[in-house]
Amino acid sequence: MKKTTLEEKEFLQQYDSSAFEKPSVAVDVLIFTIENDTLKVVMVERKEFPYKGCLALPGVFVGIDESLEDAVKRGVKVETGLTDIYFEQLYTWGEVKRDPRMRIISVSYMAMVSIEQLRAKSKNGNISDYLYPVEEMLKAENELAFDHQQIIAYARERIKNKVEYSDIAFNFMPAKFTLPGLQKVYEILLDKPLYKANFRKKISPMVLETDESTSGDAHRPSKYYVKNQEYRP
Amino acid sequence: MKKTTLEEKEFLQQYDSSAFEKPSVAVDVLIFTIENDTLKVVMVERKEFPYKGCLALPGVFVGIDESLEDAVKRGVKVETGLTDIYFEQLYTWGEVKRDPRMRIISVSYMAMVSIEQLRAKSKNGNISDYLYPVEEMLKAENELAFDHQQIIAYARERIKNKVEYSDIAFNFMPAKFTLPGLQKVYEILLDKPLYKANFRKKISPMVLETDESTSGDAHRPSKYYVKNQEYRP
DNA sequence: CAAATAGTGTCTTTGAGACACTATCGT
DNA sequence: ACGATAGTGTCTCAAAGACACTATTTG
Repeated sequence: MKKTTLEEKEFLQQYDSSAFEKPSVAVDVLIFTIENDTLKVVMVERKEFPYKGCLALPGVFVGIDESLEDAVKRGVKVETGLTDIYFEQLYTWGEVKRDPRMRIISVSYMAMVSIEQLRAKSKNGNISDYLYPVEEMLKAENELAFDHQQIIAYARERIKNKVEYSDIAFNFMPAKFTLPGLQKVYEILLDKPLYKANFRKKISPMVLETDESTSGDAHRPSKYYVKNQEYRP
Repeated sequence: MKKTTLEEKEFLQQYDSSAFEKPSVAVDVLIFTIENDTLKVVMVERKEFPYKGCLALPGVFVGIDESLEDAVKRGVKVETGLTDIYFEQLYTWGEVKRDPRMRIISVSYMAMVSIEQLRAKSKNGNISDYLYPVEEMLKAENELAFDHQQIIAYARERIKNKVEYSDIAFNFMPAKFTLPGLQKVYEILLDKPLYKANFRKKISPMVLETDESTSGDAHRPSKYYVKNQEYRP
Protein backbone atom coordinates (compact mmCIF):
# COMPACT_ATOMS: atom_id res chain seq x y z
CA MET A 1 0.00 0.00 0.00
CA LYS A 2 2.66 2.51 0.98
CA LYS A 3 6.07 2.79 2.48
CA THR A 4 6.23 1.72 6.07
CA THR A 5 7.91 3.46 8.97
CA LEU A 6 9.31 1.69 11.98
CA GLU A 7 6.49 2.53 14.35
CA GLU A 8 3.93 1.55 11.79
CA LYS A 9 5.67 -1.71 11.26
CA GLU A 10 5.28 -2.62 14.89
CA PHE A 11 1.58 -2.02 14.69
CA LEU A 12 1.20 -3.90 11.48
CA GLN A 13 3.12 -6.88 12.77
CA GLN A 14 1.08 -6.88 15.90
CA TYR A 15 -2.20 -6.57 14.08
CA ASP A 16 -1.53 -8.43 10.90
CA SER A 17 0.15 -11.37 12.56
CA SER A 18 -3.32 -12.81 11.99
CA ALA A 19 -4.15 -13.43 15.54
CA PHE A 20 -7.40 -12.42 13.88
CA GLU A 21 -9.03 -13.40 10.69
CA LYS A 22 -10.62 -10.51 8.82
CA PRO A 23 -14.19 -10.35 7.58
CA SER A 24 -14.70 -9.66 3.88
CA VAL A 25 -16.33 -6.41 2.85
CA ALA A 26 -18.74 -6.10 -0.02
CA VAL A 27 -21.00 -3.37 -1.32
CA ASP A 28 -24.50 -4.32 -2.38
CA VAL A 29 -26.25 -1.86 -4.66
CA LEU A 30 -29.97 -1.26 -4.95
CA ILE A 31 -30.48 0.29 -8.36
CA PHE A 32 -33.99 1.71 -8.39
CA THR A 33 -35.97 2.93 -11.34
CA ILE A 34 -39.59 3.40 -12.36
CA GLU A 35 -40.86 1.37 -15.30
CA ASN A 36 -44.51 1.19 -16.32
CA ASP A 37 -45.59 3.18 -13.30
CA THR A 38 -43.93 0.65 -11.00
CA LEU A 39 -40.94 1.04 -8.72
CA LYS A 40 -38.41 -1.58 -9.69
CA VAL A 41 -34.98 -2.68 -8.54
CA VAL A 42 -32.15 -4.41 -10.38
CA MET A 43 -31.65 -7.99 -9.24
CA VAL A 44 -29.77 -10.99 -10.52
CA GLU A 45 -30.53 -14.67 -10.27
CA ARG A 46 -27.95 -16.61 -8.32
CA LYS A 47 -26.33 -19.40 -10.31
CA GLU A 48 -24.51 -21.02 -7.42
CA PHE A 49 -24.78 -22.11 -3.86
CA PRO A 50 -26.08 -20.68 -1.60
CA TYR A 51 -29.57 -19.50 -2.53
CA LYS A 52 -29.12 -20.98 -5.99
CA GLY A 53 -31.99 -19.79 -8.20
CA CYS A 54 -32.96 -17.01 -5.83
CA LEU A 55 -32.82 -13.36 -6.70
CA ALA A 56 -30.06 -11.28 -5.17
CA LEU A 57 -28.93 -7.68 -5.20
CA PRO A 58 -25.86 -7.07 -7.33
CA GLY A 59 -22.75 -6.70 -5.24
CA VAL A 60 -18.98 -6.59 -5.49
CA PHE A 61 -16.19 -7.14 -3.02
CA VAL A 62 -14.37 -4.00 -2.00
CA GLY A 63 -10.81 -3.98 -3.27
CA ILE A 64 -7.96 -3.27 -0.89
CA ASP A 65 -7.13 -0.06 -2.74
CA GLU A 66 -10.66 0.91 -3.62
CA SER A 67 -12.96 3.22 -1.68
CA LEU A 68 -16.51 2.11 -0.93
CA GLU A 69 -17.87 4.61 -3.44
CA ASP A 70 -15.50 3.44 -6.12
CA ALA A 71 -16.68 -0.10 -5.50
CA VAL A 72 -20.26 1.08 -5.93
CA LYS A 73 -19.39 2.83 -9.20
CA ARG A 74 -17.72 -0.32 -10.42
CA GLY A 75 -20.74 -2.41 -9.49
CA VAL A 76 -23.19 -0.03 -11.14
CA LYS A 77 -21.10 0.11 -14.29
CA VAL A 78 -20.87 -3.66 -14.56
CA GLU A 79 -24.58 -4.07 -14.00
CA THR A 80 -25.97 -1.19 -16.07
CA GLY A 81 -23.16 0.40 -18.07
CA LEU A 82 -23.95 3.72 -16.40
CA THR A 83 -21.25 5.90 -14.92
CA ASP A 84 -22.57 9.13 -13.43
CA ILE A 85 -25.66 8.32 -11.48
CA TYR A 86 -26.94 9.37 -8.11
CA PHE A 87 -26.37 7.03 -5.18
CA GLU A 88 -26.19 7.25 -1.43
CA GLN A 89 -25.14 4.97 1.38
CA LEU A 90 -28.02 3.08 2.94
CA TYR A 91 -26.83 0.90 5.83
CA THR A 92 -24.15 -1.58 6.76
CA TRP A 93 -25.19 -5.14 7.48
CA GLY A 94 -22.96 -7.12 9.74
CA GLU A 95 -24.72 -10.14 11.21
CA VAL A 96 -22.25 -13.00 11.47
CA LYS A 97 -24.34 -15.56 9.63
CA ARG A 98 -25.85 -13.35 6.96
CA ASP A 99 -23.82 -15.25 4.37
CA PRO A 100 -23.54 -18.98 5.14
CA ARG A 101 -20.26 -19.35 3.26
CA MET A 102 -18.13 -16.89 5.11
CA ARG A 103 -18.17 -13.69 7.07
CA ILE A 104 -19.16 -10.87 4.76
CA ILE A 105 -19.98 -7.39 5.92
CA SER A 106 -22.11 -5.62 3.36
CA VAL A 107 -22.29 -1.87 2.92
CA SER A 108 -25.49 -1.21 0.99
CA TYR A 109 -26.03 1.73 -1.33
CA MET A 110 -29.15 2.98 -3.09
CA ALA A 111 -28.88 4.27 -6.64
CA MET A 112 -31.73 5.97 -8.51
CA VAL A 113 -31.94 6.43 -12.22
CA SER A 114 -34.54 7.14 -14.89
CA ILE A 115 -35.67 4.26 -17.04
CA GLU A 116 -34.62 6.31 -20.08
CA GLN A 117 -31.00 6.46 -18.93
CA LEU A 118 -31.08 2.80 -18.07
CA ARG A 119 -32.39 1.82 -21.49
CA ALA A 120 -29.96 4.09 -23.33
CA LYS A 121 -26.89 2.37 -21.92
CA SER A 122 -27.92 -1.25 -21.89
CA LYS A 123 -26.73 -2.32 -25.33
CA ASN A 124 -26.53 -6.09 -25.13
CA GLY A 125 -29.20 -7.75 -23.05
CA ASN A 126 -32.40 -6.00 -22.14
CA ILE A 127 -32.15 -4.18 -18.84
CA SER A 128 -35.83 -4.90 -18.24
CA ASP A 129 -34.90 -8.53 -17.68
CA TYR A 130 -33.15 -7.47 -14.51
CA LEU A 131 -35.84 -5.13 -13.23
CA TYR A 132 -38.17 -6.52 -10.58
CA PRO A 133 -41.08 -4.75 -8.90
CA VAL A 134 -40.06 -3.76 -5.41
CA GLU A 135 -43.43 -4.57 -3.88
CA GLU A 136 -43.16 -8.11 -5.31
CA MET A 137 -39.72 -8.53 -3.79
CA LEU A 138 -41.11 -7.58 -0.41
CA LYS A 139 -43.80 -10.23 -0.31
CA ALA A 140 -43.11 -12.68 2.50
CA GLU A 141 -43.46 -15.77 0.30
CA ASN A 142 -40.77 -14.55 -2.07
CA GLU A 143 -37.44 -16.01 -1.02
CA LEU A 144 -34.56 -13.73 -1.82
CA ALA A 145 -30.88 -14.46 -1.26
CA PHE A 146 -29.21 -13.68 2.06
CA ASP A 147 -30.75 -10.76 3.97
CA HIS A 148 -31.58 -8.96 0.76
CA GLN A 149 -35.31 -8.79 1.41
CA GLN A 150 -34.58 -6.99 4.64
CA ILE A 151 -32.24 -4.62 2.83
CA ILE A 152 -34.86 -3.83 0.20
CA ALA A 153 -37.47 -3.23 2.89
CA TYR A 154 -35.12 -0.84 4.65
CA ALA A 155 -34.42 1.01 1.40
CA ARG A 156 -38.12 1.20 0.56
CA GLU A 157 -38.79 2.95 3.85
CA ARG A 158 -35.90 5.32 3.38
CA ILE A 159 -37.20 6.31 -0.03
CA LYS A 160 -40.68 6.99 1.34
CA ASN A 161 -39.18 9.22 4.01
CA LYS A 162 -36.69 11.08 1.84
CA VAL A 163 -39.15 11.81 -0.93
CA GLU A 164 -41.04 14.00 1.53
CA TYR A 165 -38.18 16.30 2.44
CA SER A 166 -35.60 15.99 -0.32
CA ASP A 167 -35.46 16.06 -4.10
CA ILE A 168 -34.50 12.42 -4.69
CA ALA A 169 -37.64 11.88 -6.78
CA PHE A 170 -36.01 13.89 -9.58
CA ASN A 171 -33.41 11.17 -10.03
CA PHE A 172 -36.15 9.04 -11.56
CA MET A 173 -37.07 11.72 -14.09
CA PRO A 174 -35.61 12.51 -17.52
CA ALA A 175 -34.20 16.01 -18.05
CA LYS A 176 -37.54 17.34 -19.29
CA PHE A 177 -40.75 16.24 -17.70
CA THR A 178 -44.32 17.32 -17.13
CA LEU A 179 -45.79 18.06 -13.73
CA PRO A 180 -48.42 15.33 -14.07
CA GLY A 181 -45.52 12.97 -14.81
CA LEU A 182 -43.58 14.16 -11.80
CA GLN A 183 -46.66 13.83 -9.62
CA LYS A 184 -47.14 10.25 -10.74
CA VAL A 185 -43.56 9.47 -9.69
CA TYR A 186 -44.15 11.03 -6.30
CA GLU A 187 -47.30 8.98 -5.92
CA ILE A 188 -45.48 5.77 -6.78
CA LEU A 189 -42.63 6.50 -4.38
CA LEU A 190 -44.94 7.55 -1.58
CA ASP A 191 -47.47 4.87 -2.44
CA LYS A 192 -50.42 7.21 -2.06
CA PRO A 193 -52.44 9.61 -4.23
CA LEU A 194 -51.73 13.33 -4.02
CA TYR A 195 -53.86 16.38 -4.69
CA LYS A 196 -52.82 18.08 -7.90
CA ALA A 197 -53.05 21.67 -6.69
CA ASN A 198 -51.22 20.99 -3.42
CA PHE A 199 -48.53 19.00 -5.15
CA ARG A 200 -47.86 21.83 -7.57
CA LYS A 201 -47.60 24.38 -4.79
CA LYS A 202 -45.10 22.20 -2.98
CA ILE A 203 -42.77 21.41 -5.86
CA SER A 204 -43.02 24.75 -7.69
CA PRO A 205 -39.76 26.07 -6.21
CA MET A 206 -37.97 22.93 -7.35
CA VAL A 207 -38.80 23.22 -11.05
CA LEU A 208 -38.48 25.67 -13.94
CA GLU A 209 -41.02 25.97 -16.73
CA THR A 210 -39.83 25.57 -20.32
CA ASP A 211 -41.59 26.90 -23.39
CA GLU A 212 -42.29 23.40 -24.68
CA SER A 213 -45.42 21.35 -24.23
CA THR A 214 -46.71 17.88 -24.95
CA SER A 215 -48.77 17.49 -28.10
CA GLY A 216 -50.89 14.95 -29.91
CA ASP A 217 -52.91 13.86 -26.90
CA ALA A 218 -56.66 14.22 -26.97
CA HIS A 219 -56.64 16.70 -24.15
CA ARG A 220 -54.98 19.89 -23.00
CA PRO A 221 -51.22 19.82 -23.51
CA SER A 222 -48.89 19.73 -20.54
CA LYS A 223 -45.91 22.05 -20.12
CA TYR A 224 -42.46 20.58 -19.90
CA TYR A 225 -40.35 21.51 -16.92
CA VAL A 226 -36.72 21.03 -15.92
CA LYS A 227 -35.29 20.74 -12.44
CA ASN A 228 -34.36 24.03 -10.80
CA GLN A 229 -30.67 23.53 -10.04
CA GLU A 230 -30.67 26.56 -7.73
CA TYR A 231 -33.08 24.85 -5.39
CA ARG A 232 -31.70 23.64 -2.08
CA PRO A 233 -33.91 21.52 0.17
CA MET B 1 -16.79 -20.82 11.43
CA LYS B 2 -18.96 -23.75 10.33
CA LYS B 3 -18.83 -27.03 8.51
CA THR B 4 -18.18 -26.67 4.84
CA THR B 5 -19.96 -28.36 1.94
CA LEU B 6 -18.35 -29.19 -1.35
CA GLU B 7 -19.84 -26.33 -3.33
CA GLU B 8 -18.97 -23.90 -0.63
CA LYS B 9 -15.43 -25.15 -0.57
CA GLU B 10 -14.99 -24.28 -4.22
CA PHE B 11 -16.13 -20.76 -3.59
CA LEU B 12 -13.99 -20.35 -0.55
CA GLN B 13 -10.90 -21.65 -2.29
CA GLN B 14 -11.55 -19.35 -5.17
CA TYR B 15 -12.18 -16.34 -3.01
CA ASP B 16 -9.88 -17.00 -0.11
CA SER B 17 -6.92 -18.02 -2.20
CA SER B 18 -5.96 -14.43 -1.38
CA ALA B 19 -5.88 -13.16 -4.85
CA PHE B 20 -7.20 -10.26 -2.81
CA GLU B 21 -6.11 -8.78 0.41
CA LYS B 22 -9.00 -7.86 2.71
CA PRO B 23 -9.55 -4.50 4.37
CA SER B 24 -9.87 -4.50 8.14
CA VAL B 25 -13.18 -3.54 9.67
CA ALA B 26 -13.53 -1.50 12.82
CA VAL B 27 -16.41 0.12 14.64
CA ASP B 28 -15.89 3.62 16.01
CA VAL B 29 -18.31 4.68 18.69
CA LEU B 30 -19.44 8.20 19.49
CA ILE B 31 -20.65 8.09 23.07
CA PHE B 32 -22.58 11.30 23.64
CA THR B 33 -23.75 12.73 26.92
CA ILE B 34 -24.65 16.10 28.38
CA GLU B 35 -22.52 17.36 31.23
CA ASN B 36 -22.79 20.88 32.66
CA ASP B 37 -25.26 21.92 29.99
CA THR B 38 -22.79 20.94 27.28
CA LEU B 39 -22.95 18.19 24.71
CA LYS B 40 -19.88 16.04 25.13
CA VAL B 41 -18.39 12.98 23.49
CA VAL B 42 -16.06 10.32 24.81
CA MET B 43 -12.60 10.53 23.27
CA VAL B 44 -9.23 9.04 24.03
CA GLU B 45 -5.76 10.41 23.52
CA ARG B 46 -3.69 8.40 21.09
CA LYS B 47 -0.47 7.07 22.61
CA GLU B 48 1.07 5.87 19.39
CA PHE B 49 1.69 6.66 15.77
CA PRO B 50 -0.18 7.92 13.86
CA TYR B 51 -1.77 11.08 15.29
CA LYS B 52 0.14 10.52 18.51
CA GLY B 53 -1.20 12.91 21.15
CA CYS B 54 -4.35 13.65 19.18
CA LEU B 55 -7.81 12.82 20.38
CA ALA B 56 -9.60 9.92 18.74
CA LEU B 57 -12.95 8.23 18.98
CA PRO B 58 -12.83 4.90 20.79
CA GLY B 59 -12.96 1.99 18.39
CA VAL B 60 -12.45 -1.73 18.20
CA PHE B 61 -11.77 -4.13 15.39
CA VAL B 62 -14.70 -6.33 14.49
CA GLY B 63 -14.03 -9.96 15.34
CA ILE B 64 -14.57 -12.63 12.73
CA ASP B 65 -17.36 -14.17 14.79
CA GLU B 66 -18.75 -10.94 16.13
CA SER B 67 -21.60 -8.88 14.71
CA LEU B 68 -21.14 -5.14 14.27
CA GLU B 69 -23.52 -4.47 17.14
CA ASP B 70 -21.68 -6.87 19.41
CA ALA B 71 -18.47 -5.07 18.59
CA VAL B 72 -20.14 -1.79 19.54
CA LYS B 73 -21.34 -3.25 22.83
CA ARG B 74 -17.85 -4.51 23.55
CA GLY B 75 -16.38 -1.10 22.76
CA VAL B 76 -18.91 0.73 24.91
CA LYS B 77 -18.37 -1.66 27.79
CA VAL B 78 -14.60 -1.28 27.67
CA GLU B 79 -14.83 2.48 27.52
CA THR B 80 -17.62 3.16 30.01
CA GLY B 81 -18.53 -0.05 31.81
CA LEU B 82 -22.09 0.33 30.57
CA THR B 83 -23.98 -2.53 29.00
CA ASP B 84 -27.52 -1.61 28.01
CA ILE B 85 -27.43 1.73 26.36
CA TYR B 86 -29.04 3.15 23.27
CA PHE B 87 -27.00 3.28 20.08
CA GLU B 88 -27.64 3.44 16.37
CA GLN B 89 -25.55 3.07 13.26
CA LEU B 90 -24.31 6.36 11.86
CA TYR B 91 -22.32 5.85 8.68
CA THR B 92 -19.58 3.71 7.20
CA TRP B 93 -16.33 5.41 6.25
CA GLY B 94 -14.31 3.77 3.55
CA GLU B 95 -11.79 6.13 2.03
CA VAL B 96 -8.64 4.21 1.19
CA LYS B 97 -6.22 6.51 3.02
CA ARG B 98 -8.31 7.36 6.04
CA ASP B 99 -5.84 5.43 8.18
CA PRO B 100 -2.23 5.83 7.05
CA ARG B 101 -1.14 2.48 8.47
CA MET B 102 -3.44 0.17 6.62
CA ARG B 103 -6.82 -0.10 4.99
CA ILE B 104 -9.47 0.17 7.67
CA ILE B 105 -13.15 0.51 6.97
CA SER B 106 -14.92 2.05 9.92
CA VAL B 107 -18.57 1.57 10.75
CA SER B 108 -19.49 4.40 13.09
CA TYR B 109 -22.19 4.23 15.74
CA MET B 110 -23.69 6.89 17.96
CA ALA B 111 -24.50 6.04 21.56
CA MET B 112 -26.40 8.35 23.89
CA VAL B 113 -26.46 8.12 27.63
CA SER B 114 -27.27 10.28 30.63
CA ILE B 115 -24.37 11.64 32.62
CA GLU B 116 -25.87 9.97 35.69
CA GLN B 117 -25.58 6.51 34.14
CA LEU B 118 -22.10 7.29 32.94
CA ARG B 119 -20.96 8.38 36.40
CA ALA B 120 -22.60 5.44 38.15
CA LYS B 121 -20.60 2.86 36.24
CA SER B 122 -17.22 4.48 35.98
CA LYS B 123 -15.59 3.16 39.15
CA ASN B 124 -11.88 3.57 38.56
CA GLY B 125 -10.90 6.66 36.67
CA ASN B 126 -13.21 9.61 36.29
CA ILE B 127 -15.33 9.40 33.17
CA SER B 128 -15.26 13.18 32.94
CA ASP B 129 -11.61 12.93 31.96
CA TYR B 130 -12.73 11.37 28.70
CA LEU B 131 -15.59 13.75 27.98
CA TYR B 132 -14.89 16.54 25.51
CA PRO B 133 -17.27 19.27 24.36
CA VAL B 134 -18.49 18.45 20.88
CA GLU B 135 -18.38 22.05 19.68
CA GLU B 136 -14.69 22.22 20.72
CA MET B 137 -13.93 19.08 18.77
CA LEU B 138 -15.47 20.62 15.69
CA LYS B 139 -13.28 23.71 15.65
CA ALA B 140 -11.10 23.74 12.56
CA GLU B 141 -7.86 24.36 14.48
CA ASN B 142 -8.37 21.28 16.63
CA GLU B 143 -6.56 18.36 15.06
CA LEU B 144 -8.26 15.08 15.72
CA ALA B 145 -7.05 11.65 14.66
CA PHE B 146 -7.95 10.22 11.25
CA ASP B 147 -11.27 11.44 9.82
CA HIS B 148 -12.79 11.63 13.28
CA GLN B 149 -13.59 15.32 13.09
CA GLN B 150 -15.64 14.64 9.98
CA ILE B 151 -17.39 11.77 11.73
CA ILE B 152 -18.26 13.95 14.70
CA ALA B 153 -19.56 16.68 12.41
CA TYR B 154 -21.74 14.15 10.63
CA ALA B 155 -23.08 12.85 13.94
CA ARG B 156 -23.73 16.35 15.22
CA GLU B 157 -25.94 17.05 12.20
CA ARG B 158 -27.76 13.77 12.56
CA ILE B 159 -28.53 14.52 16.19
CA LYS B 160 -29.91 17.96 15.30
CA ASN B 161 -32.17 16.39 12.71
CA LYS B 162 -33.35 13.43 14.73
CA VAL B 163 -34.13 15.44 17.83
CA GLU B 164 -36.85 17.18 15.81
CA TYR B 165 -38.79 14.09 14.81
CA SER B 166 -37.76 11.31 17.21
CA ASP B 167 -37.36 10.79 20.93
CA ILE B 168 -33.59 10.40 21.04
CA ALA B 169 -33.30 13.34 23.43
CA PHE B 170 -34.71 11.14 26.17
CA ASN B 171 -31.58 8.99 26.07
CA PHE B 172 -29.74 11.87 27.71
CA MET B 173 -32.25 12.07 30.57
CA PRO B 174 -32.40 10.16 33.85
CA ALA B 175 -35.56 8.13 34.53
CA LYS B 176 -37.26 11.05 36.28
CA PHE B 177 -36.85 14.55 34.98
CA THR B 178 -38.53 17.93 34.94
CA LEU B 179 -39.85 19.60 31.81
CA PRO B 180 -37.55 22.60 32.22
CA GLY B 181 -34.71 20.07 32.40
CA LEU B 182 -35.89 18.29 29.30
CA GLN B 183 -36.30 21.57 27.47
CA LYS B 184 -32.73 22.53 28.33
CA VAL B 185 -31.52 19.26 26.79
CA TYR B 186 -33.52 19.91 23.63
CA GLU B 187 -32.04 23.39 23.45
CA ILE B 188 -28.51 22.05 23.79
CA LEU B 189 -29.06 19.38 21.15
CA LEU B 190 -30.77 21.77 18.75
CA ASP B 191 -28.40 24.60 19.66
CA LYS B 192 -31.20 27.16 19.86
CA PRO B 193 -33.64 28.49 22.47
CA LEU B 194 -37.21 27.20 22.53
CA TYR B 195 -40.45 28.71 23.70
CA LYS B 196 -41.62 27.08 26.89
CA ALA B 197 -45.31 26.83 26.03
CA ASN B 198 -44.70 25.49 22.53
CA PHE B 199 -42.14 23.00 23.75
CA ARG B 200 -44.54 21.60 26.32
CA LYS B 201 -47.30 21.22 23.78
CA LYS B 202 -45.00 19.32 21.49
CA ILE B 203 -43.54 16.88 24.01
CA SER B 204 -46.64 16.38 26.15
CA PRO B 205 -47.61 13.10 24.41
CA MET B 206 -44.10 11.76 25.06
CA VAL B 207 -44.14 12.15 28.82
CA LEU B 208 -46.15 11.11 31.86
CA GLU B 209 -46.55 13.27 34.94
CA THR B 210 -45.57 11.79 38.30
CA ASP B 211 -46.82 12.96 41.68
CA GLU B 212 -43.35 14.12 42.72
CA SER B 213 -41.89 17.57 42.45
CA THR B 214 -38.61 19.36 42.99
CA SER B 215 -38.20 21.12 46.33
CA GLY B 216 -35.84 23.43 48.12
CA ASP B 217 -35.46 25.93 45.31
CA ALA B 218 -36.41 29.53 45.86
CA HIS B 219 -39.16 29.36 43.29
CA ARG B 220 -42.15 27.33 42.23
CA PRO B 221 -41.40 23.59 42.28
CA SER B 222 -41.26 21.63 39.06
CA LYS B 223 -43.12 18.37 38.51
CA TYR B 224 -41.15 15.26 37.77
CA TYR B 225 -42.05 13.34 34.64
CA VAL B 226 -41.12 9.97 33.18
CA LYS B 227 -41.00 8.98 29.55
CA ASN B 228 -44.26 7.68 28.13
CA GLN B 229 -43.29 4.23 26.90
CA GLU B 230 -46.53 3.96 24.91
CA TYR B 231 -45.48 6.83 22.71
CA ARG B 232 -44.45 6.02 19.18
CA PRO B 233 -42.94 8.79 17.03
C1' DC C 1 -69.66 19.61 -28.15
C1' DA C 2 -68.08 15.65 -25.53
C1' DA C 3 -64.34 13.29 -23.37
C1' DA C 4 -60.15 13.68 -21.24
C1' DT C 5 -56.50 15.61 -18.85
C1' DA C 6 -53.98 20.19 -17.51
C1' DG C 7 -53.98 23.76 -14.61
C1' DT C 8 -55.79 27.41 -10.88
C1' DG C 9 -58.44 29.70 -6.87
C1' DT C 10 -59.79 29.40 -2.38
C1' DC C 11 -61.76 27.64 1.95
C1' DT C 12 -60.58 24.74 5.96
C1' DT C 13 -57.64 22.54 9.17
C1' DT C 14 -53.46 21.96 11.61
C1' DG C 15 -49.43 23.05 13.77
C1' DA C 16 -45.45 26.14 14.68
C1' DG C 17 -44.21 30.43 16.63
C1' DA C 18 -44.62 34.41 19.61
C1' DC C 19 -46.01 36.52 23.70
C1' DA C 20 -48.54 37.63 27.82
C1' DC C 21 -50.37 36.12 31.69
C1' DT C 22 -50.94 33.37 36.23
C1' DA C 23 -48.85 30.12 39.98
C1' DT C 24 -45.82 28.78 43.73
C1' DC C 25 -41.83 28.44 45.99
C1' DG C 26 -37.84 30.65 49.45
C1' DT C 27 -36.25 34.70 51.69
C1' DA D 1 -43.70 41.69 49.22
C1' DC D 2 -40.20 40.33 45.88
C1' DG D 3 -37.26 37.72 43.02
C1' DA D 4 -37.10 33.70 40.57
C1' DT D 5 -38.60 29.97 37.94
C1' DA D 6 -42.84 26.85 36.76
C1' DG D 7 -46.68 26.49 34.16
C1' DT D 8 -50.97 28.03 31.02
C1' DG D 9 -54.06 30.62 27.56
C1' DT D 10 -54.46 32.46 23.26
C1' DC D 11 -53.46 35.17 19.07
C1' DT D 12 -51.02 35.01 14.58
C1' DC D 13 -49.27 33.06 10.57
C1' DA D 14 -47.77 29.59 7.30
C1' DA D 15 -48.25 25.17 5.40
C1' DA D 16 -50.99 21.00 4.37
C1' DG D 17 -55.28 19.18 2.93
C1' DA D 18 -59.61 19.16 0.45
C1' DC D 19 -62.42 20.48 -3.22
C1' DA D 20 -64.42 23.07 -6.93
C1' DC D 21 -63.76 25.44 -10.73
C1' DT D 22 -61.66 26.90 -15.46
C1' DA D 23 -58.62 25.77 -19.74
C1' DT D 24 -57.13 23.40 -23.87
C1' DT D 25 -56.57 19.78 -26.71
C1' DT D 26 -58.54 15.72 -30.20
C1' DG D 27 -62.16 13.40 -32.54
